Amino acid sequence: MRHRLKDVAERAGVSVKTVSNVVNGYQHVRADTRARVEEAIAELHYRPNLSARNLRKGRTGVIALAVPELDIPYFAELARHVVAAAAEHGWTVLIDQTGGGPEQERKAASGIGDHMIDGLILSPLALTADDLAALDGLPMVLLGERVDHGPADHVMIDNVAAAREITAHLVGLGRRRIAAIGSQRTPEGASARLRLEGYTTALAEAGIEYDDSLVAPAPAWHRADGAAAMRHLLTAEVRPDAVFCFNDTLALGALRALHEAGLRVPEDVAVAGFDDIEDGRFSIPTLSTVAPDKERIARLAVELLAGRLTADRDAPPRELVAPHRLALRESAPSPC
Amino acid sequence: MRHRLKDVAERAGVSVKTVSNVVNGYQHVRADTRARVEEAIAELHYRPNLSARNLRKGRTGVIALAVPELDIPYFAELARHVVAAAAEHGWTVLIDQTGGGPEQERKAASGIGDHMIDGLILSPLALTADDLAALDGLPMVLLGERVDHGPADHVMIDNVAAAREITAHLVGLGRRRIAAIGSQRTPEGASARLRLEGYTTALAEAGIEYDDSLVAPAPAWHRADGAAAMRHLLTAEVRPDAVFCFNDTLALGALRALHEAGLRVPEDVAVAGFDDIEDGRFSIPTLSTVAPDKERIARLAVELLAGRLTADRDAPPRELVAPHRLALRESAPSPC
DNA sequence: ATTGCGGGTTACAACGTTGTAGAAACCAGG
DNA sequence: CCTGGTTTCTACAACGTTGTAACCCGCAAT
Repeated sequence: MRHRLKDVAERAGVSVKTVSNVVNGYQHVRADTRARVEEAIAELHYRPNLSARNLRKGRTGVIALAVPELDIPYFAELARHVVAAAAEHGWTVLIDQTGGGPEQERKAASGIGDHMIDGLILSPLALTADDLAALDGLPMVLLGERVDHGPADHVMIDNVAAAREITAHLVGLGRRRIAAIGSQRTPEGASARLRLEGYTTALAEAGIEYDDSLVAPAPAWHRADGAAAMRHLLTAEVRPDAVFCFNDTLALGALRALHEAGLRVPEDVAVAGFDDIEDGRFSIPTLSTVAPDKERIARLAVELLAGRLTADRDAPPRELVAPHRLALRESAPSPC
Repeated sequence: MRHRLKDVAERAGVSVKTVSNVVNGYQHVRADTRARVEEAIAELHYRPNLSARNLRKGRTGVIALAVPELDIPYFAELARHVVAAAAEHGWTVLIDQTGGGPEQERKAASGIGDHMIDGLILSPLALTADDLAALDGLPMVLLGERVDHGPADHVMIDNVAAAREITAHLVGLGRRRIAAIGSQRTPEGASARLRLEGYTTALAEAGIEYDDSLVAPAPAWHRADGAAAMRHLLTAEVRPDAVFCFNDTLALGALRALHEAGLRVPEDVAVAGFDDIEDGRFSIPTLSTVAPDKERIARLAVELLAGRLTADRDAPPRELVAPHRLALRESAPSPC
């Protein structure tokens, strides 16, 4: 049913290698030979066996993107950009969902694709620099904040600066009791720590005293967690007049909780998020947020990986910082 | 740097095949031999080369899931379930984003994974039954409505019934000028046609006359399209008092447009969607919608594929219908 | 002592492809 | 017609793995 080079070769009356040459676009094949071979290929619906080709070449043309959860919109949007950027290099992307667990992440980084993938773009939550160092071999690019100065290339954004800017924006709106949602004490919460740092820095710069009761933890960063945290914050004696959520889904949950509490956004409470996901442009109200340049992040990651794969396999790891900007919408509008 | 069976064999002082046997859990290996081999494996960090194994076995352990767009939440959620269901069978899922274009879909179905994947779960938008019939070879399961009675296994939900039920629910709320958003005349719009049919059926059953001006097309089913369509509907002389959007993202866009127009949901206009995406549980107001059993859809698809791969490769194609239910929330609440 | 048996192990070939090296065919210039 | 160089093609080996068939060995049954 499925044919091999050999079958095509027999049909065209040439050697196996000549067919291979035609398939691979080798220059020095006589026009009529090429035609005969191509005809045979068409007639037999021949398609190369990639496993064999990969075995021979030591390359697969597939890279993996491993993210914690695909139905977190940020990762889905990022995945789209990575797929697009990889396509420009002729790569297929195998998208892998790790669930954020250490075993799954380790598996993604070593087991699954071993010799099935040429490289990996990993957004680690659980794995540490040491874990990763143990996974020699596979060219890898890391995304996000979990691993600092690790053993691999790394693309990130300046979380501290971004959090500081958006918090400062809330300050600029005249808010003083600015809450934060999303803090995490676990080792997985590296992004949370950096964003908290930006938040506290901005408060300090504005001369606002840090109030621990205004900082609500969130075990995960889903809508439900944001809503729960917001409800908790609203039980306090003095209500916050703004809240900076460490990502957009948290913020959407917070919007929901504020709505249920009968509070107006931004009049009573201004809300800001982080990630600039599509939802935030259509929520009610629309969401002010930090907009990381996802397209750039994806492109940088793919290009770092390309570099690893072609040129300097053992070059020292590079760290690149992608730009971000503030996207100011209704939930915490521009002052003007 | 990367080791092969041969290296392990030399280190352990046994034959290559014995190492292979250990790796594959073959029974009849003496305990001490096994121990020596395992030690050597650990020391060398040996990992099997999957390309070679696949070449030898003719199987890859990878199936592909090809969907139009990953950042449509419905597909992202579906992907999560497919990954989970496939994991139970020991498969890795290669997620592929087709963009809904015929070339990309064809490539997904034939080129990309050829001999790299054992099977494909495809959610086609552009390809027709004829296109697919031409793609012999790869075991395939189709999702959705694009291809009816095609050449491959098929998992779908009863779109007509579901659309009829949710429309009937709007009727039950006393609405009479019920609009629809999302109609499409292109061949890609198979889901749209079925949902429109359910809509018109429900109207007919309620004795409400069909009004073409209440049916708004939407080129794609994104939030922006829903908002635009809703704005257009609101320019009519008589306002609709309910709107059935053919998916949830359209509905979220419609909510946004209604909000901007100063209309209350559901008091002035009730809104219903389709898909039951996570967003709709936290939107303001929360979204009434048709909830297809995504988990079941994914499980059925994976099991159909498993059947193709193991047993009856040439059995006649099967069509399975996954259940759905109505999820009634604030935007078109239960009458009680 | 020989045979039979089966557990433990091995050599070899094969999966389908491509790189290497070289053979065969061709061409131009003498 | 030969020479030298290029184009065109081919045979062979190799990539790393596993299935097949066979071998060796110790032990129980003859």
